[in-house]
Amino acid sequence: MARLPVYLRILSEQAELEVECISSDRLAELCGANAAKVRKDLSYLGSYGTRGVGYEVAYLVYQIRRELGLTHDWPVVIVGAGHLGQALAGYGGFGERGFPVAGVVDIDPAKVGSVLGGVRVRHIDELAQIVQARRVNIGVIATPTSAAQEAAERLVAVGVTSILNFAPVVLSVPRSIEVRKVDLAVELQILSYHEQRKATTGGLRSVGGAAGQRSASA
Amino acid sequence: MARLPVYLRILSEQAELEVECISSDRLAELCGANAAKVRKDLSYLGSYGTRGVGYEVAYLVYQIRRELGLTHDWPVVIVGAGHLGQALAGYGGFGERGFPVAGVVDIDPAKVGSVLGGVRVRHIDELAQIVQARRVNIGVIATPTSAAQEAAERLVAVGVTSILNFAPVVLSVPRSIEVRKVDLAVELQILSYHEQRKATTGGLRSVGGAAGQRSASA
DNA sequence: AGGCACTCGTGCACACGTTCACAAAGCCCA
DNA sequence: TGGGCTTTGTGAACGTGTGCACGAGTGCCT
Ligand SMILES: NC(=O)c1ccc[n+]([C@@H]2O[C@H](COP(=O)([O-])OP(=O)(O)OC[C@H]3O[C@@H](n4cnc5c(N)ncnc54)[C@H](O)[C@@H]3O)[C@@H](O)[C@H]2O)c1
Ligand SMILES: NC(=O)c1ccc[n+]([C@@H]2O[C@H](COP(=O)([O-])OP(=O)(O)OC[C@H]3O[C@@H](n4cnc5c(N)ncnc54)[C@H](O)[C@@H]3O)[C@@H](O)[C@H]2O)c1
Repeated sequence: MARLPVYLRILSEQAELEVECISSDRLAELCGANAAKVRKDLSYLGSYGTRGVGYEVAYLVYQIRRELGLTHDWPVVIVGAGHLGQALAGYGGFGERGFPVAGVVDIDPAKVGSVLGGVRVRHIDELAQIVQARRVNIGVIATPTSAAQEAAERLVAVGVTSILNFAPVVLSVPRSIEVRKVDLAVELQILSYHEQRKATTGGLRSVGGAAGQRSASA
Repeated sequence: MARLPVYLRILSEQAELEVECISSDRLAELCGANAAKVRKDLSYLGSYGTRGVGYEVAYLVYQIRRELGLTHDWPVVIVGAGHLGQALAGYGGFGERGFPVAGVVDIDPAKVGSVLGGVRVRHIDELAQIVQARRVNIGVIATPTSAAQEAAERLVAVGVTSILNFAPVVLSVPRSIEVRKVDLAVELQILSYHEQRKATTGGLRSVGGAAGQRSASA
């Protein structure tokens, strides 16, 4: 399930707040969802909470991490050291969450050699070496749109089996490769769609509580 | 529908390639989907293709743009001029697609005054002014996680009604505000989930064609 | 003009995800 | 020990989204 990471984050926060036990109700409130949904999701893990009490936070965190394969680090390699690649490389949040940046590569000699967030940018020809040395399974594409397909092919060729793609194109890769796309323009267009509907329909503004934060992915 | 933006992008590309007419089959192939689904989505626009021929690309582009509210520009304001905010501001793709950056604001005096992608960073106290002057409806949050809720409240206070949030927190805002979240760590965790499943199940590698690129959002 | 090949539009069945509602199960306290 | 309160786990209804299959309309070729 795609909601597991969200639960994990919230539970980790709660753990840091020294909360030892949490009910499905509270958890649902924290992630803006239905309590029954939360319980069903968690029961899918074969996990167990205690009736009348709730779930033990630490144990749940452990179970979800195990299910998500977060028992060990997954180094990632970033292809494209432009604006976005630099932001990603310089972002500490990934390493903290178990996704250290094993390397950043670029095709532009001018970019090669500069240091980003503690990682030196290397030439794309060294991709195979990086992937093999660090046993990288996950690649991130942050190249211009026109180079994304080529980048994907290079990643697949050196053995990467999962790709996170920021370029707004549908990549053509073998079925066995898992691809996820993050397309910011699409997100903005969905927002503009809602803005437009608000504008055309006589705008009635309800002031409700907090709930329901659509995230991207299917 | 959240697929409309994808169709729009592909149709725009086709238009540039001087393709005048396209069948639902071809369109489905280009975006890795089912032909029937494409037809159903398009019929939702009340749109019309011609039987035996296909859809007129230019007309379809116009219709989708109208449905998405892309008949005019939607200026956006970016809150937080850090790594991510800089990458976003410096990215020309948004302006091209109808989302010009009306302004970038930050709370850090050291950041204020610097120029990002042709836009000068201004102090967050000028937020109201920017939003009102340019009639901004869409705000982008690129602040640290701890400041995201505050940023959201400021945006709502000055009249922004749609928010694109990059911070990994569930924002608490009035119901009338449309929030979309982009959480890269979640994307990576979903990839690691699949990697882990590949590793535990005896890895059988089918080599299929291209189809199905899950994107984020619900 | 007629036939044929093609493609849209859509009714229908199915599968999935969501939500409700309730019984079983545990805790606490008298 | 037993009753009441709380919360889980899950069966069943519901709604939505997906995919198939086929009728209907269109263009082209003979
Ligand atoms: N910057 C953003 O905020 C942003 C937002 C949304 C989407 N995107 C998308 O992300 C991608 C990257 O954006 P950006 O702003 O970082 O672009 P950029 O032009 O700043 O950087 C692209 C980098 O990729 C490198 N590159 C080009 N071809 C390459 C190849 N074949 N192999 C390896 N590296 C190669 C270039 O040398 C450059 O350093 C684009 O597809 C863009 O559409 C970016
Ligand atoms: N950089 C990335 O690649 C990346 C990736 C995934 C998620 N994110 C998320 O995006 C957000 C920003 O990341 P970043 O790397 O750009 O962080 P950053 O620290 O580089 O930048 C944050 C900026 O926000 C400003 N800021 C702080 N408080 C503010 C406030 N109250 N109002 C306005 N501005 C304020 C800071 O001065 C700073 O300039 C974070 O929540 C992070 O988790 C970033």
